[in-house]
Amino acid sequence: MERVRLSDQIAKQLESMIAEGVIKQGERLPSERQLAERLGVSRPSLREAIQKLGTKGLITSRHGGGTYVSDRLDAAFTDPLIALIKERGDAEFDTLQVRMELESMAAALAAERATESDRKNIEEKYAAMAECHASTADAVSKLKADIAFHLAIVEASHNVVVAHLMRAVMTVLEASIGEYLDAFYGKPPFVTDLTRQHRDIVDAIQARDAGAARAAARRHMEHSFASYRGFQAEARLSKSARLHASLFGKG
Amino acid sequence: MERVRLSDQIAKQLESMIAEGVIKQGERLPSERQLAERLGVSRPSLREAIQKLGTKGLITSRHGGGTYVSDRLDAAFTDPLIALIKERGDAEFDTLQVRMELESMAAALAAERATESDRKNIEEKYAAMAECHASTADAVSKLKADIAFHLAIVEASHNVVVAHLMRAVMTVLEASIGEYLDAFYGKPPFVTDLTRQHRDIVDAIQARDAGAARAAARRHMEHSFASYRGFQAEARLSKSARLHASLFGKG
DNA sequence: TAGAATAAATTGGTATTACCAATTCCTTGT
DNA sequence: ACAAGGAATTGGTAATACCAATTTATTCTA
Repeated sequence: MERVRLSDQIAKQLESMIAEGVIKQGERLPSERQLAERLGVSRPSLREAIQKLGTKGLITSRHGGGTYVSDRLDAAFTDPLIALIKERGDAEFDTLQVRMELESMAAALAAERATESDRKNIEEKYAAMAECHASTADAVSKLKADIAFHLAIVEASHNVVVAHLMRAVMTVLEASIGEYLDAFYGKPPFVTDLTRQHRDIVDAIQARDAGAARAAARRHMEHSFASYRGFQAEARLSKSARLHASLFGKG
Repeated sequence: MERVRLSDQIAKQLESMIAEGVIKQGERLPSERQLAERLGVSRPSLREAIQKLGTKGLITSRHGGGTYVSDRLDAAFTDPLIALIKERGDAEFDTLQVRMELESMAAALAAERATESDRKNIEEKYAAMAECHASTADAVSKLKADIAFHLAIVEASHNVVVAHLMRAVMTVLEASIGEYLDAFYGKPPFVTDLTRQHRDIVDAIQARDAGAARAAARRHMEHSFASYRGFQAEARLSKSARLHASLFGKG
């Protein structure tokens, strides 16, 4: 029998509420006074809990402004994994390889274990992404829609470790991919390929076919992987061309 | 220009003191009242800082006892991934699933990219493990040899992200598997299976056959996974038997 | 009427004080 | 010398008050 610190109980409670989506990302929490009263605890205890969750990156407070649930993606900001990847530039490919693996796994698990609401959520995110990709929206929005779709699958896998890792990976990728964003979403035929691949994944999950889901995810990732390398090579060439031009004049 | 929370300043100050060794590992901090007065802050602010460092695993407090600097300042404690897995008991299977995936991937990559010294290292670790497993060494040593072997493969994959993740996973597994250690390494036929599976992985890597390495690693992990579930079920049964006996007398 | 200046209410940040509960330490009695 | 018991210490929780940044509502001006 061990006495558990009150602030730890509160932190755990809030954390699970956030994890389960009872409190949505970006949402504003009630004020400290209200929340303390509602939970039946003192404000100092509540504050200790809030500060703890703050160090975990789950919530952020602004003096006078309020307390907000962080966007899921930057939640893992203090993660040494993220620090590692950011530190070493050559870890980019390594990250993509790991993502390929995790993504395949998540798709397979989702096919097996997704609930009805999971499937609904996946379809919604897919529809939103397809619409966005077909529109003239900017590349950043398209990337965000893309990420949201993939995270929906990850959530449906009901594996908290995969979820944690994928969020971390996505955080890094979102930053490092920025350079080639337009190359990715700028070419219509490429986007068409993407949409079909995404559709294949969704279909396999809906059919509860784990093997097919894994294969579809793998194909998609390999395709993206190859494209990424291609775009990167292209960028390198055009960069050296620019450098050359700057030295010798254009032409 | 941004105002920094007082508790954050304090936490940072204490953290650097710990890092620089001004406050040694295992040392007891002054009482909250003393420390607050000495730093010229209120106790609530000091407490918030202490609680933050507590969630980071740097210090621990015991009601009435005092506050101590943790003696283990490993990365293990700081890594949110590890914290996540330890916190949620149901994450154990999730961890194993992820490990299965990473391990397969590492084996495949090792088959493709292992250098000569990598291969030599893998063979050495394999030999050491085989010898250890065949001996009458204690289960802990056998586990350590096992882990060393797997980490050798991971290193040979030359993927820093996989390496990082696997080390984290292994750290957690090493702790959580403790309960079933004897069950794992106690039964000779089981150990024989293990050795053959390990040998298969090594052979595939040496043959530079990525597909075979992946398959072999997967078989091995699935076998271990199934065994783990079996042992855990066994343990549950014997535990409930013990509980039953404690209530109704033995027999 | 729209917009900007301003005042009021809200909200997080900090400090003070008090009391409870677990632990430690010292006194005391045998 | 040692064990029992109580006082002092220490972390945990609560209540309250006030400050500072922000938000919201109001009022005044163009």
